[in-house]
Amino acid sequence: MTKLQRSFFARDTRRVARDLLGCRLAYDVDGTRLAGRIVETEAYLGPEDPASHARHGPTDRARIMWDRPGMVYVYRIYGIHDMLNLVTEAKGQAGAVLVRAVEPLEGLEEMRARRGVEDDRSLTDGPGKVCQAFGVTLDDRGLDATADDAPLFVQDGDDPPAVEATGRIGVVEDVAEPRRFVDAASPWRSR
DNA sequence: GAATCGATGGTCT
DNA sequence: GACCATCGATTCT
Repeated sequence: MTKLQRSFFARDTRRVARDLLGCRLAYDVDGTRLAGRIVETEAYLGPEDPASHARHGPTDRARIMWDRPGMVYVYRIYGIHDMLNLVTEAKGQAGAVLVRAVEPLEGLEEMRARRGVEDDRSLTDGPGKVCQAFGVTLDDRGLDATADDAPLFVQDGDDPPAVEATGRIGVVEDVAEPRRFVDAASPWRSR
């Protein structure tokens, strides 16, 4: 398994979102590795995408979407939940992929402790849950997931899953093109 | 199983 | 001052 390099993220956001399915998200905290297989993503494009944080140009919050591909973009929604995104497209062009759900693979005990739920099914089957289980917070904004010493990174997968494409979740006025990608067979997809 | 609703704070106009 | 790329508890069918 090899770590995804910057060139992987420096592509069309929809392509990256699709190709991330089946890949392995890893996060090293306190000497422990947490890892999960990505099973659900959403693509958020540049200023032309009405649902993207980039729609109002490079504001303080969204500026990182124009930064180098592979950067970590975390934001808080509804005052409670943090969302993990990976920046895409060449530097200077805005784009990011939201990691919506993973299948937990390593560090299950730590995830259970952080999530405080009994059913493993609800450990990481939603974007807020993924962040809570992994311990990803706003403080992780600006990490470079392609750096050699990055605590958060992605490894390629060996089994590209059957992909289902749908409209994005929670988006009020979405575009016609489907920009949510799900591993059709995974029980860990969000509900 | 589906629908409803409150919690809670960073960000932008 | 309003708006959210959500979750979980509660309240129905």
